[in-house]
Amino acid sequence: MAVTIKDIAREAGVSRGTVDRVLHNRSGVKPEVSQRVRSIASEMGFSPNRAGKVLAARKQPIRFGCLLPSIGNPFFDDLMMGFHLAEKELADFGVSVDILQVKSFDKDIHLKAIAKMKANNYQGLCITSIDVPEVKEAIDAIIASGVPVVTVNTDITATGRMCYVGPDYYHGGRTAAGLLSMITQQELSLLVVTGSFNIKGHNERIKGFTEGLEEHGIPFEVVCTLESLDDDNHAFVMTERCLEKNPMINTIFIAAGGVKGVCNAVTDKPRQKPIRIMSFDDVPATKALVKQGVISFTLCQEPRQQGYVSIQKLFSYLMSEGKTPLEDTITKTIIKIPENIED
Amino acid sequence: MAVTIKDIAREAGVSRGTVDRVLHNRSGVKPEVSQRVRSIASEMGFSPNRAGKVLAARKQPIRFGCLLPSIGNPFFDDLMMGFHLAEKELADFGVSVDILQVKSFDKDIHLKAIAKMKANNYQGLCITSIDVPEVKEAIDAIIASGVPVVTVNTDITATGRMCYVGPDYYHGGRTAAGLLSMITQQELSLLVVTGSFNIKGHNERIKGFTEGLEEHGIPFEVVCTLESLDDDNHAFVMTERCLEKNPMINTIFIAAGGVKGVCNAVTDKPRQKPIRIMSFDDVPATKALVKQGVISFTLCQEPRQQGYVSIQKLFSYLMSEGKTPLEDTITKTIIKIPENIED
DNA sequence: ATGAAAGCGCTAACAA
DNA sequence: TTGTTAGCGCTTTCAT
Repeated sequence: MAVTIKDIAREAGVSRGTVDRVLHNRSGVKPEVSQRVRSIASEMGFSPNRAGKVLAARKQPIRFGCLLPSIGNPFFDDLMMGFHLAEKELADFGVSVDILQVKSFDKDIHLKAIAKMKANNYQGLCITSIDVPEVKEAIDAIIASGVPVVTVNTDITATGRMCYVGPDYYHGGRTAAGLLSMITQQELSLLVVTGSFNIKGHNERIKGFTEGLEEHGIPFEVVCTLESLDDDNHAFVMTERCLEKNPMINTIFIAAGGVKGVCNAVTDKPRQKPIRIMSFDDVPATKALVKQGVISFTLCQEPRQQGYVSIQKLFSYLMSEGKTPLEDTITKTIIKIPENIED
Repeated sequence: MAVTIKDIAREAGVSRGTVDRVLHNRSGVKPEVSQRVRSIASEMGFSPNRAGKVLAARKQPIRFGCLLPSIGNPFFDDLMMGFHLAEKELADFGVSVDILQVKSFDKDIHLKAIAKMKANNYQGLCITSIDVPEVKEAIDAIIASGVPVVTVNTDITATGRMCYVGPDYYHGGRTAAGLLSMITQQELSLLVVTGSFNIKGHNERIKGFTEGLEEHGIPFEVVCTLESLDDDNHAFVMTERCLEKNPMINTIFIAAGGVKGVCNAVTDKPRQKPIRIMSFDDVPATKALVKQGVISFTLCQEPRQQGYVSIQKLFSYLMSEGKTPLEDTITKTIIKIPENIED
């Protein structure tokens, strides 16, 4: 049987109330008593019981807030499913999860959203945002007020965030190169499509990819690199123009959104030789294209897991009063081909 | 705020004790009262609170038993990690997990083990065993006594098991074929290595593989099929002999254990042309061989997830008193190549 | 057949 | 500064 505050109280010769005060660093305990209780607690290996805590705290339910740049981006649907799954599992423990969705990566929009979340006094935050100084400051201000923050999907470095839950973008790019090197050894004339030159994750994928190709000794030339802005129409136009100008292109590496637009530009016209396409993630449009064989493979990052794990981490953190390992969770790079795209 | 037994009691004009009796089908309640309470409960959408349940039940902790044919088989290490992770997460709720390990797939050993588990009066069981009538009977007897059983990793069909948690073996085989078809179009002279002709999962992998090849129009011939008995030494000898007799073999499909033995037989002698090897799972030996490039790719099945999920399912089941969706969980087919083998 | 009460581990409000 | 008490949702025991 695990040790309880009652055990500690008995052992220390004080009341349970005093133990509770000590364990929560509340004022009003004589330093020597506090010291003794503390040492006894750690000596006995005390760890608070979640069920007890939850039950006692039922009048002040736990609320978590999540910020996602998900409007118009179906990628985040799976991630939100993860949020909701965790919320459902923790419902009995008084946990509820609010999701604040914004559109795009505009700095002011994000700052406003973060201010809004702060005003809501959540007990914990999951944030997918942009890695710029103003956002960092805003987040650190929240953390300073004692609210734990988890960065999801995209890290915001050098803040006091509790941990990061998401993929290793560079690793994703390298895996693409590794798989491609198994499929073909021919010289690659590459079109690289990124989402935005300003988004670190996209750049890292590209870097991982090209460095991986070099390591495998695959000869390649990046004929052209363009921004899709995660927009299919824009991607379509840019890709079409690029392919027309550069008929030698035989391979397309899509590091972000706009997948459907790129693929449409490829399939719209008959090609002498097929163009091999790689992509990331598996939004419905991408799934369909993989199944049709238009895309050779797509590399996924367990978005559902990302949502689920971040909420669970926040909860664990609160339950253990910060005495929790704050390790990052790096999600796997999942290779999907037609056969396992529906897994 | 969720509805509690207190609410129901008030609404029905009875005491909480009576509500509890009704909800647990215990005797000693007038049928009409029972009926009323029951309908009010479902009307109000009552769902018992886990924290409350757990706390009240603390004197009779929850014990789960797990049977695994894991002795001498490192594959199950990850699965056991999943068991332990779930146990750790549920420790506050009084859950403990016992693992009974046996060696091999011998029927009598399994029957004896199952009898042992039954004698231990666990509140729930996770079982990886063999799909034969005697085992089925033994399991159904346990289920009849009211203990929920989850089949893990290998299903035991046509029993009253609550659900199956594990891979789709056929699907794994097909995925291997799909990936292989991307890598090569040359005619395959195949050596197929299975673990045992008597294990359904292995046979299904092979079937999925060959049917997948046909669908992709890859010409192939199965030159030889042999049993490794999941033993490296045995696999080594058999493979060596087979390769000597059949020098045209250019591809090896390993559907089960003995991976290291097969690979050693391949690498021991210099070959005119390289032999392509595919395998399943990622035990340490396999991981190393993938990284060395001896194995082209290996297909994994989330063993850790299997262990974790099965325990969580049992717990959910007990907590909700059987009013839980009893859906199977089919784990993903995860493609691993050198780049992502350590994920 | 049913109600009342105690207690699981913890927190918070109130007393002292 | 510290102890006492009530109560979170549920189960169990005892009393009626």
